[in-house]
Amino acid sequence: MKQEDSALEQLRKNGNKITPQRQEIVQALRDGACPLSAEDIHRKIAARYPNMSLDTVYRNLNLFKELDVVMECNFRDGKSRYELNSGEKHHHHLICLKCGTSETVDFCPLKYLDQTKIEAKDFKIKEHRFELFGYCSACRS
Amino acid sequence: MKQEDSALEQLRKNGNKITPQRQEIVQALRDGACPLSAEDIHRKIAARYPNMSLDTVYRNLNLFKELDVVMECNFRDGKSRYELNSGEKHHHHLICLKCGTSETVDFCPLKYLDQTKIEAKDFKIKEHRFELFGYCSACRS
DNA sequence: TTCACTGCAAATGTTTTGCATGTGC
DNA sequence: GCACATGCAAAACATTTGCAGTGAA
Repeated sequence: MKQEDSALEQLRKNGNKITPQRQEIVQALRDGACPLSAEDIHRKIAARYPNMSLDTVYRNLNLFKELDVVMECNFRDGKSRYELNSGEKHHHHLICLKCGTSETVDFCPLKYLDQTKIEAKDFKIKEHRFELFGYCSACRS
Repeated sequence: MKQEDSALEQLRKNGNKITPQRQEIVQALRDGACPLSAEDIHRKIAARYPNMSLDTVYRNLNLFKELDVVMECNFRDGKSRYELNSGEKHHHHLICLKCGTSETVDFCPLKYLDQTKIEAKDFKIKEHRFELFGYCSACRS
């Protein structure tokens, strides 16, 4: 509820319109337990709104990305996945190389990284990515 | 020298052939200071061997990946980059969001991750990825 | 009413594949 | 010689873009 509101609020604040399509995308992301690909989102929505186009999903995910409403995650299958940026608490992912499911991990490497080393290189960190790949219990048995 | 040999040795061990194209790819990766895209590699080689095909680069990078001869790095521009897996010492990357150049970082988050938490999830880690995105000094001035 | 948004179709860019030919061992 | 590799061309992907029509504010 909170997430959804703030996502759409963010749109309004930037002069963007709240369209049914956008609401559906946010809804789909909210319902999805794990990061979803553009195709995933489109499939979910198309079940109810068959004329929703995939282009619109892509266009809006890009917009959402710029507005920091969603976060882009990179799994290993060539397609990007997205998840709602719900507030400040972020996490990382455990991704099964066989079935592709993901779990979240609270651990964030930035906390343990010696930032002075990076500063010495005169580099300004804006984003980071940390992902763990392996096999889940289901796929190992 | 060592890297190159072990890369080709790895091929031989698996019953694959040592072709000039493969040698060129390994050479290009060795010369490149940072991870290279398939296109990068192809461009480098094509200067000397114009009939080297891009397909072959892709096919071999995939083979090398399976044999653990190269490592695939994912920057943010939609194309994969590759670098030689030179022995045990691995590192991670600082990637400039503007000019795309990368530097290496020795820090590895796995060392600081509480592995028991992952084991509790009954998940077997095989690979990991850690990348830092931001702006280098040149692009900030 | 207006300008941002949408759907459609076509383009783009990366990576993969089928097939006939070529080549390392 | 034979299996594996290659080059070529075409296909398969995910993603982006141009354009004319549509709809939220």
